[in-house]
Amino acid sequence: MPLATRQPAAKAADLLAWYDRHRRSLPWRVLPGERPDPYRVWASEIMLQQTTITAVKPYFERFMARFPTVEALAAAPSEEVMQAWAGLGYYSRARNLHACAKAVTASHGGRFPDTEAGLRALPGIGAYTAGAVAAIAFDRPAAAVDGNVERVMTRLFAIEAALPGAKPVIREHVLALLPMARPGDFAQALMDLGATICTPRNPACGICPWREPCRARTAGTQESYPRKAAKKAGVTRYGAAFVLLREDGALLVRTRPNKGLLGGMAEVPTSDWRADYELDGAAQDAPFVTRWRKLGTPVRHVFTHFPLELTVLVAKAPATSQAPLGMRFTPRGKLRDEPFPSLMLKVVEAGLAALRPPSSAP
DNA sequence: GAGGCGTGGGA
DNA sequence: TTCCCAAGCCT
Repeated sequence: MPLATRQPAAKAADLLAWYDRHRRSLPWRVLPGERPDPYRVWASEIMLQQTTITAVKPYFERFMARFPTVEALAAAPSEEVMQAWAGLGYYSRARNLHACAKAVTASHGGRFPDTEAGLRALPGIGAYTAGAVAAIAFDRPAAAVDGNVERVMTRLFAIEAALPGAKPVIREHVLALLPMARPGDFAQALMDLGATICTPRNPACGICPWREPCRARTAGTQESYPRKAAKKAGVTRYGAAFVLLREDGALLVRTRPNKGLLGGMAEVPTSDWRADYELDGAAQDAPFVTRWRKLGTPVRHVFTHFPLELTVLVAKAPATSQAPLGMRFTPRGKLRDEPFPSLMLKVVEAGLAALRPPSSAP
């Protein structure tokens, strides 16, 4: 074999040596030699699904202070759990998290299963999270293949197959590299490498512990991995949102159905959200017959699969008003307790600002 | 297997 | 502005 084409094999030891020097300090990560709390590991992994570390940190701290144990979480009312999650997104995670805590408490004596298969059977725990918790919390030799690991592996081995089809191949590569010792550190090291060195754009190949064995780096094509099909943009939907403020300061709100978009979260009443929504007839969709004032600037929000434009309509109601069926007037002082998603925070803020008496210039 | 499912930040 | 995303799961 010609020397020029030979490439050294990637070794777990090189990655672990790098990890020992550059591991990140994170709120859910323990010091070397310490035994992690599976509850904290699990909760952090759920929060980190498709969510940045920056966004998760404050939520994690608050969540752990509010629900210090899996039993405490299991015993909490679901509204409280949803409120603690409000703003983090992907709310089915919170519903499944709560269901998982109840299952662990009721059926496993408050102990998380210490195997991938056992974990995988719990709600909200898929292939990645089962591997991550098994490896990190219990030091099991499990593969935790997330987006970081997919990127590292497709570059390291120049895997041409596109995601998600390439997942099984990637997983095999990870398993082949898994060290006998420190599988938990290996899992975290792989993710740290992907997050800090093997980044999507401008990867720092020059200081990568695997720069020698990396096939993409050798070819200079690292940024073209992983291969994946471009996703199509969604069609903008439109609708009307109704901010009704009672004279005593209470706001008319309701809770969305438990399934689907923003399931189980709070909202002000709105029309349907449709691509062909006709704003002229918005009053027909109002929860209350009154004189609605239409705000000029709509609230814009972008979901994963479609952009949304909600036109806000505002009105005041007499202090004696009763809420329509399925709705409630929440007092001003209790608004913070409502599990409003970010979209609704924008709507409520815009509506209340318009209803406030005009103030003199700042 | 492809689509539903949030949000805020960086290039 | 616009795009892409960031430690995925469920159906």
